[in-house]
Amino acid sequence: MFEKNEGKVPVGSYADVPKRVLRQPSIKDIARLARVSHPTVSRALQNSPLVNAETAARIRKIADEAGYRASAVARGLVTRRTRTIGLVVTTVADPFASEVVCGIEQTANDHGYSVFLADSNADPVRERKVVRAFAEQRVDGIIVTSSRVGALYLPLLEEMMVPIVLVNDQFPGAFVHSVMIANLEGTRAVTEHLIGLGHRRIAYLGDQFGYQSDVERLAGYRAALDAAGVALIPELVVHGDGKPEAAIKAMGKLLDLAHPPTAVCCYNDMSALGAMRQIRVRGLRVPEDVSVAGFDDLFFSSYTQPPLTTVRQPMRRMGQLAMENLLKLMSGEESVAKIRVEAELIVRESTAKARMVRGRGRRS
Amino acid sequence: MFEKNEGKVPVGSYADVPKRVLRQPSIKDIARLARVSHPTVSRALQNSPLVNAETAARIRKIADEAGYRASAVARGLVTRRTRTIGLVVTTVADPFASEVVCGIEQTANDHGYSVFLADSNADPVRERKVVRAFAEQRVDGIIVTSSRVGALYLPLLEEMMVPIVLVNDQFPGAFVHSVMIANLEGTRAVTEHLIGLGHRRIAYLGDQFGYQSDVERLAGYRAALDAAGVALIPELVVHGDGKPEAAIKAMGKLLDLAHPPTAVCCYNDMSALGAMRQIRVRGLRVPEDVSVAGFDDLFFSSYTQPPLTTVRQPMRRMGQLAMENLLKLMSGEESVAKIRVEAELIVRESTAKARMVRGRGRRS
DNA sequence: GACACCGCTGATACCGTTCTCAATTGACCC
DNA sequence: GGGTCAATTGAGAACGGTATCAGCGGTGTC
Repeated sequence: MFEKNEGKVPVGSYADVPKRVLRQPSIKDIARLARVSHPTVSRALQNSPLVNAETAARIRKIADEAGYRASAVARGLVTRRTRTIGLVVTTVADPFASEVVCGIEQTANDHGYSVFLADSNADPVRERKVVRAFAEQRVDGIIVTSSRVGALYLPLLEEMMVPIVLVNDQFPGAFVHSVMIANLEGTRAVTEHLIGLGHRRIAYLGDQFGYQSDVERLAGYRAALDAAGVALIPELVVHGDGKPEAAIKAMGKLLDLAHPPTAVCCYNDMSALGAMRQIRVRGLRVPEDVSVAGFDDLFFSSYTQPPLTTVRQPMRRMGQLAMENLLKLMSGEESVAKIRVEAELIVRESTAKARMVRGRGRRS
Repeated sequence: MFEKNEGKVPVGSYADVPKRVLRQPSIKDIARLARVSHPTVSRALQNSPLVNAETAARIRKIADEAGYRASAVARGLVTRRTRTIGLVVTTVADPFASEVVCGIEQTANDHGYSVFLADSNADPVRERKVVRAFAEQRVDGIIVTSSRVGALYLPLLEEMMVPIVLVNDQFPGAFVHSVMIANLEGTRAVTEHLIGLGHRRIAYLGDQFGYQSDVERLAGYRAALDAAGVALIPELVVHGDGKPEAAIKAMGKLLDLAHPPTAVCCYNDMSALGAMRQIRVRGLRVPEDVSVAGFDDLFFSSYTQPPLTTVRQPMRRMGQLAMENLLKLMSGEESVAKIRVEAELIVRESTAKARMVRGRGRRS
């Protein structure tokens, strides 16, 4: 490859050969090889019309043969645009988040952007580090996915003076640009579906209290009940944390009731997984004894036993939309502030007609 | 914030004010505010002992108040180290990969490294783009996770002259540094477990032909059979692709046999998901009619019905080990070439004693 | 014949850091 | 009083690109 400070080292002084560090060829190395000035090389490689076509072709050939790779670092310094974005996610080890990340990454890549990924783990210390790292890396934009992060940390992001897009953010109104699923319509459709199957004691197994998407999904559930003239029974509304373990406990509470529900509308598929587990542990069957519905349509939902009725979120598409929106913002265009994505009810086998039972005893 | 070219613009010439672009404060801005030279600021912020303690404290205070964030871009240009790594993954939307990514990201972050994430999608065009992008970003190191990528693309990575660590790579010997699960021991333990339950017709439902981890897991299965004096029946070895859909088909083939297996050792949990689905579609039960075992112990494996017997891979830990190894390599230390991680058999309810049936008819 | 213009190229500044080396100061010693 | 030394600081050069502007020969215009 190329030696450091080539040309300034006295020719033939072998003494310092071991000290010379191999480095990637720079634009100046290519210029020397092509016997042109380095700005000409820069122009040639950018396909600038300012450079003679033949010269440009010759330079590109030489650069190619030398294995030249322009330094994004140097370019970023002078252009003040790094063509990188920062992507914050609570954890990638979550099937919802990882699908969204996938959609974002693909779209970014297609447009020549590189993605810095950071897990916040909902840990304030980590969050600060992440923001700091993104600021130092001079990312051109930021996407935050389903953050459970406190309002404290939002101003930090804004300080960076860089466009930000949120995916399913949990704090309404804090940011301008976001991509959101139609939460209310989703759970309303599920609940209507359950009512249509004859269920009247329908439970809602939610996320932690206070998150926006939980509030909206609960509202959808309530809206469907109201519309059907079914009274909402407060003891049938319980909270988990969006993960199976907490849902097991919450479902346990529901089954301990004197009149347990005949159907459960879960905050998400992960909760549904826990709910189904608990139902089985109690010796009951899904859907014969209790119908269960989820939200998200994660990859495993069609493989559960029974396959899970749920609301599909087009996760990759949402990632793509978020990235496309960010691209617009970064190029200075105006763009839609809040993108709302339709939710689609997917009926599988975990929901069935309500049995006309009364006083059904629990087998345990 | 700070204006572009501050100080060179004639004071009071308001005409060009709108043209000035707000930018992040630079080290020189801080130097001006602190009435010191910019190298002194640099030293102060690096906690260099070369600068007077009081001066340093004063400078840090001023920098902090100004919201100064050192530019990793400029630093990277001069130091030739970007403190970034590139992480290639076939797709993050895979529970195994996303867990590994999570482990890597955490460890990287803890050591002040930022992570570029790229999905290759096993697409040669994308792979080339990814490698190119990493080269241009001048990443300090690369981790490739469970790549199914052809041997063509490995030299491209090596060209970058940057340390590389592989996690569960599929082509033996191509790279020096890797973190691997004990594949053989894992499936051997599972198969022994099945033999111990009285099974003799045990199938192996593999990955695509030719991948290293599949070869090793098949070898473990074979080793256990050999050790127990059970003959390997070639028609009981079938191939999927590591995902549920292909496993459904492969399991279908097994169940179509005149003498179907009483147990299936699957390449991974995703395949087991498909296998269990197919078994149920045929009206058979797990584990009463067919025992099923997986590999990986993904998060959903304890929530399947029945919960899945499997081999645990400590995925986050593997990500952590890969990153720690890469950190060593990047700092020029020697390090262990191949790290082998132990596999742990997790017995749940999807495997049970073999029924002493003969000529059992399929209900369909 | 002076001049503008066109197509192309080169010189040079600049981006924001770190690094190298020289300069300054004061203390101390002989 | 001059020299050595340590502690601290500053001047200026890198790093590898892009941007700006000037220069060059040739041609067309008036």
